[in-house]
Amino acid sequence: MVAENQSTVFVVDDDSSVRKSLIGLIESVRLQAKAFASAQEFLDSYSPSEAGCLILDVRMPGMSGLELQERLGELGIDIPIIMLTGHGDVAMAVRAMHRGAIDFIEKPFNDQLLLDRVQTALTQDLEHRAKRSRAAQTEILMGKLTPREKQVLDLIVAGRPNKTIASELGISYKTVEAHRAHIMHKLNAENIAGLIRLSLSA
Amino acid sequence: MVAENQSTVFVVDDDSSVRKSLIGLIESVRLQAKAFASAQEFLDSYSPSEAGCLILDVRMPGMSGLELQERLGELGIDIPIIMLTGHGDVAMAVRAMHRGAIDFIEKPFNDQLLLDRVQTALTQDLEHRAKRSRAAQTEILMGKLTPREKQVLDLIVAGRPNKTIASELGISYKTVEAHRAHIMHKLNAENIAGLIRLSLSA
DNA sequence: TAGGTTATACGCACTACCGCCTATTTTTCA
DNA sequence: TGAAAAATAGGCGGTAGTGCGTATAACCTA
Repeated sequence: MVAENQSTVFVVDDDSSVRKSLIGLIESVRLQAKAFASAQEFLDSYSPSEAGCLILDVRMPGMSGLELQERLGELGIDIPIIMLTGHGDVAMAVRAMHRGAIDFIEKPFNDQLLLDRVQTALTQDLEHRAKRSRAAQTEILMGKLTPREKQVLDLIVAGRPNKTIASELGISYKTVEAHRAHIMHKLNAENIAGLIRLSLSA
Repeated sequence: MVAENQSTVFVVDDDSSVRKSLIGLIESVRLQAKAFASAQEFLDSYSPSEAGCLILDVRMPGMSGLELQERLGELGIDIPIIMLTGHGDVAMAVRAMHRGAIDFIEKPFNDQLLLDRVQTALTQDLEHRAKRSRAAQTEILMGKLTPREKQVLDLIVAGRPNKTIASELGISYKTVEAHRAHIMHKLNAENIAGLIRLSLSA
């Protein structure tokens, strides 16, 4: 596994000493880390294709950690977030968790605990990425179908025989067979079982 | 909708004045409420078939709210929990949320906010119940299959034709057809599409 | 030990699906 | 406006699945 395929732990904190100590901690377990001094700096540099997780200070000048979380949500960017906070605020923690933060940790934090959460976050990110990737693949395949073919596919998945599909759509049995054959080819399905699995996963 | 089919809001708090005010609040929006003075009392009386959600005080003499949450987890009881706490403790809130609490609210709480969360909890519970019920139905059907039939079913879902299944299992093509017919009847499937949908949902 | 269940197997007729070919009309888009 | 794509439809031959009837052997249980 080369560096490009590795997960990165993104650290966003305005306090340079915190950044340095976090980076040191993360690299001590041979993980790749990147630090940013502000939420905006992170937003400007981050590409959703980069796998990893985000360690985020709640209170920062400019855009706060919570605002960054919200912004990422709006942008449709789903990366596991571990919130770091100096002063405990239950309501804020609950809100962040509801919005999808996977953790909310108070400073000063226990190093090992943080590393454990980072591991959990990285694992979750990889799983989500794999899932999204599969969904995207399926969607690409489905996108190749014409409207008529999608219509026929729905009826096939519903278990209707070609004869019934033909009469329901007011077309010939032969045409349904033609559509069906096209669908099978376009979706790379070897048999009906594969076709249905694909449709149901979409 | 008669009372038996209604969701219930279960309140567990050792403070009788809190119990009374919560019950009053809940009943004011025509929801059904039941109060308990201790976690044990709730455990002794609650049956998982009762739909609803749980409002739980974190700090109580005897079993705490968090301990009750854990106990319910061990018992495999999945009911949405709203934690109530007097003193904010971020770590505790995060732990409770990780264990599946859907909310963690500090006293004194805003009435409307709590009612909103209760509504969310009740909705989630109904959804989960519907999902579990479907899963249970499927499992009952699957349980009717003999080991051999399950084996054949797996191969059918994998898309193998009967001929292949026969040679893979070292039995006759005709026997596979017989198993297949039995499977279709036992699972109430009208066609292969339905069969695969059922298998994949299990 | 009798009776039910399970697993096995065959025949026959019918229905459904699959692949490959050709062909016409309509639609879409560059 | 002309080429490409989509939708339509038919033929032919082969493969696969379905329904119904029949039958035997093994096993478990009452």
